[in-house]
Amino acid sequence: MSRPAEDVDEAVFDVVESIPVGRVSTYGAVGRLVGVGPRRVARALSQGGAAVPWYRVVRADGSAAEPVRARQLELLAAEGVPVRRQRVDLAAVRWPEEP
DNA sequence: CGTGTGACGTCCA
DNA sequence: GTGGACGCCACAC
Repeated sequence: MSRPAEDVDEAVFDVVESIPVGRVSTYGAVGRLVGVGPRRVARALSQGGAAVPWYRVVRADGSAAEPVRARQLELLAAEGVPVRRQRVDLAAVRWPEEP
């Protein structure tokens, strides 16, 4: 039961757009909500991420992706997201909240 | 059709 | 905390 690639991208973008301001999610978390692997999420953002707040998606450990590392941390800090030595404090801003 | 690569994640030393 | 191995999925060659 697979959906067209466009639908997957749409679902990914939809979830990313629904991340509240000041909050941050991860590739894995988004992937689980959409029903795809984290690499599929990264792939979707790398091509069409310009239309969504891609910078609110970071790695599972709170670090940012290499190609956009500085840029992403800067944007997050500008939104009031607590960043500690190039890493987002996921314990404080992770979304959705996963116990 | 095998191989390499990438905005990832989990496990283990 | 750091680093290596493996798994995963989609895609270019």
